[in-house]
Amino acid sequence: MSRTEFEPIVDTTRRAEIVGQLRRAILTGKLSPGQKVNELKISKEMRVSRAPLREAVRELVQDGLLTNIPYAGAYVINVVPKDIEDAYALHHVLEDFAIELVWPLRDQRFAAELDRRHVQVKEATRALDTTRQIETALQLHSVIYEWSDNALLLDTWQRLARRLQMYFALHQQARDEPVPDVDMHEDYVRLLKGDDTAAAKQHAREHIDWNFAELVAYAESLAAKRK
Amino acid sequence: MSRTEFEPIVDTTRRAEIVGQLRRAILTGKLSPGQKVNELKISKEMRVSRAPLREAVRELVQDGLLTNIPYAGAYVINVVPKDIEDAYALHHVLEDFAIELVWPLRDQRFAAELDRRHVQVKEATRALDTTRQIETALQLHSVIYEWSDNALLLDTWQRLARRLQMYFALHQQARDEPVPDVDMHEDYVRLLKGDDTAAAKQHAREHIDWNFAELVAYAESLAAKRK
DNA sequence: GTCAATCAGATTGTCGACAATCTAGCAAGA
DNA sequence: TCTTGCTAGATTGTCGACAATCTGATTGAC
Repeated sequence: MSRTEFEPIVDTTRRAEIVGQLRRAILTGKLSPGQKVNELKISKEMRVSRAPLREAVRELVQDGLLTNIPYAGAYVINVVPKDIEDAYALHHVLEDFAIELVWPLRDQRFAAELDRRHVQVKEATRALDTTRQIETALQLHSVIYEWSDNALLLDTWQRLARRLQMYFALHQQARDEPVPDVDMHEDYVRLLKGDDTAAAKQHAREHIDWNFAELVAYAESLAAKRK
Repeated sequence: MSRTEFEPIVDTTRRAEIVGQLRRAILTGKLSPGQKVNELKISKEMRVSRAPLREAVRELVQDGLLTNIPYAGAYVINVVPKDIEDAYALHHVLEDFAIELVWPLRDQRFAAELDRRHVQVKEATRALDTTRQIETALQLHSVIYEWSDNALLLDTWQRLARRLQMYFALHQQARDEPVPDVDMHEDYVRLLKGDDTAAAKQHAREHIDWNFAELVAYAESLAAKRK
């Protein structure tokens, strides 16, 4: 029996590529909230016909990153403070649930994966690459969802994570000061590897709340500017 | 100032219509789990070109009702016991959260809406319309999510509800005995209108578990048959 | 007989063009 | 000046056809 395991072949359709590009554009702020997604313009820029682009837009609409008004177009979602509050409230609940599920399933590979992604966060932080820092931080948080052995929970988290990534990205983009290089995740990782469930949950809660207020304040300024 | 408020015009594109038809077909079992969705065949039956059909398929893929394999096609998702367990576990968590959020927001309109939808469930039950019974029961459960004032939670619930609707529909379709006409929701509605949060949560938990075991048993038989 | 190469059929992915719809601007009338 | 109706332009929705890819059967060599 062969011991090597092969990765599935990547979906190599234009649509998938387009989805990736559009998502990245939204999450990095290249497409701002409220902005219209002009099919003809973008399809020309991407050297692609409108069919796969439109299918990609459908996916992102279902993803919640775009909204669609028939015969009017697709728009990048707007961000209001309430959205961020809602996302954080749900995040608390899901994180609690994930920790509960993952607790008896932890093994050495779980701990190794935590460390691996933690390193990536620290690398991005040291490199002052804020976009990547946000991305890797969310990937670190994803570990408990991936290991919780609940496909639906993982799916729900990934949807939420994309929203959070957008909020963070907008926030970082707005403030010009460099990202703080203190390591926020040392305790998070340590407690997840430890034996105290309650402490892990409690710390996760606080960790999530860390820059919540700042984020809401940003959204408020955005809303004020729009008006 | 005018006092009348008008409803937004319904989106009337073929795509939206197709999404509705396909979703209904899946949720009522007209398209069985694992079955392939042949674009050409269906588009001919619907007298529609493949473009809007494909866009509709993209939406349902994102919805989790279909899976897509590039250059191979879209398939109705398979149901295995683990899926149902996962869905119920998440349902518990969300229901708890929704009750918590909705508790201080309840008013007379909330109670009225609960009653209204409860009546619809009872009507469907009396009419022995199992499909509609499933639909109305889930709509009754939706009330707390709609009133919890958290758009993301509502969205998450609606995705979960569609999965549950599919599971229920498959189950009902498989067993030939008529649906029980006892009213399972009397206590549910009463407790949601009452003053005891803990009791409401506890009952919701039990209510959700009501036919969980039966559903899992069905999924197991399905899995066995497939093998 | 077994296995690999090849080929035909079917199905999905993509394209360019046309139809339906919306929006902004202008003109006519009260 | 405000409202209404019209028009032109732009944009989205839909269509039919072609290209790329997969699947299964057939063929041929060994």
